[in-house]
Amino acid sequence: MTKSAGRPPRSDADIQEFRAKVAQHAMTIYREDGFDAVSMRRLSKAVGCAPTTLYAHFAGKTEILMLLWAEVLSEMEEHIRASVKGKTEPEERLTEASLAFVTYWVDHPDHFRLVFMSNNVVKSDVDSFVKTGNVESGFEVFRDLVRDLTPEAGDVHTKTDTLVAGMIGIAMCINTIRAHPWPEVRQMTRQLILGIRT
Amino acid sequence: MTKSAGRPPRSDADIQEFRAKVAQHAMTIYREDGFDAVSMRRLSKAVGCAPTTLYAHFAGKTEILMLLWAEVLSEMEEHIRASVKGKTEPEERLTEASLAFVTYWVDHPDHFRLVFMSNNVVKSDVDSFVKTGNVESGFEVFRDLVRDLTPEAGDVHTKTDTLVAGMIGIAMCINTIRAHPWPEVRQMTRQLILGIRT
DNA sequence: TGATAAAATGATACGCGTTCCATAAAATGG
DNA sequence: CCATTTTATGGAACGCGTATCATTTTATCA
Repeated sequence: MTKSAGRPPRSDADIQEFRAKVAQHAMTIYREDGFDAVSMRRLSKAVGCAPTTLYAHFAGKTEILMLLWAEVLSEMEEHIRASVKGKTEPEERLTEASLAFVTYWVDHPDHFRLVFMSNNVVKSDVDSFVKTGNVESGFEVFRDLVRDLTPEAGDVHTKTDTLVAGMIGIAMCINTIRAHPWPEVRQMTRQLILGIRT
Repeated sequence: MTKSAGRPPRSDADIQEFRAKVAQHAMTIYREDGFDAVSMRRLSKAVGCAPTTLYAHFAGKTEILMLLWAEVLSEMEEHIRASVKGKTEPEERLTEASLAFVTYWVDHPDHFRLVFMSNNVVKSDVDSFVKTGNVESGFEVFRDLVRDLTPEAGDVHTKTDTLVAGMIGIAMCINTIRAHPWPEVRQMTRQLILGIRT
């Protein structure tokens, strides 16, 4: 990496500062006017640059939206942790946490859309975000709960991932297929957990 | 409804003919060039009208995409029926059908995207489609299988809907969160079914 | 102190979904 | 047959995500 002529890349501090500024404005727009309002043009106007400039700093819109995911996910994680506070029995803890998880996404359809529906399945920009550990830390909560509930049974991985995928499915179905007479969230979540305990 | 002056509405035959023509062209484009290629402009060009004319016949793009859902869903339904052909034991039938369901969506990400990810959560244009019975008939397959498996246990509704939502969740997670080390489809599906049997 | 090379920026353009509105077409009433 | 009334059509435009590419900025080297 020998130095050469030409303008040097921005410092890490500058990069982080710009990204933070974009994240802040994106979050403001999202909170104030919702998901649809977060457009590259409007965002660039708020930041004070041309729309195309954003593409020099981010791979695309999804990478910017991922900045918002982090906030939403941490908010959800706190919601879950609060729901199990004071509960000591493993089964009750898992049930409460699961209900909190599903309820959170059902009560916040915009957040659900932001996190789960704003990418193109094939392109799957989610990957880089998953690799940052944000998602895995969310999984860990349930992994621990599952382990506590069934300490002797094997394959905690399968149980945990099936539970999480199932909960996401419940939230998604209730959010998107509104005309179907879905059972109560509690009932479905409890039914889902039944399979984890065995 | 007394007759009055003015151009009369198109006959039902004309309406149906036009919709069929649109559906046919949309399906051709989708099959040949994929989901992204199905745009109002390109579709209108294929049909031979202006893009705006489509809006006189359909509420929006989603209503046109629903014409494709029907085909995909019936294809999937046949896939499921084939998977249980010859199987007589209730548990094996439910397992095979469930595996076929999840596998279908995992093997056809474009179809999954078309059916489950092409609408805006909030607007939820899915409703009218659900009400036509296309979805409900898909549920009935699993409802019957669940009833056969647990004839004495109650709440077939909760069991069935939890199973279907869970399967959709599994397919969605595998399709969209590729970086996560998901267990095998079979393992997750079997784990999910465990909760239905009890 | 230029000349040079690399990085940052933004004007332009493409196709997208969708809405608005002016126009054309087609039936009935006089 | 013409005027009227209703339906059907499509041109123009808005904001969208994004790619291309010329331009401007900024640091280094001779």
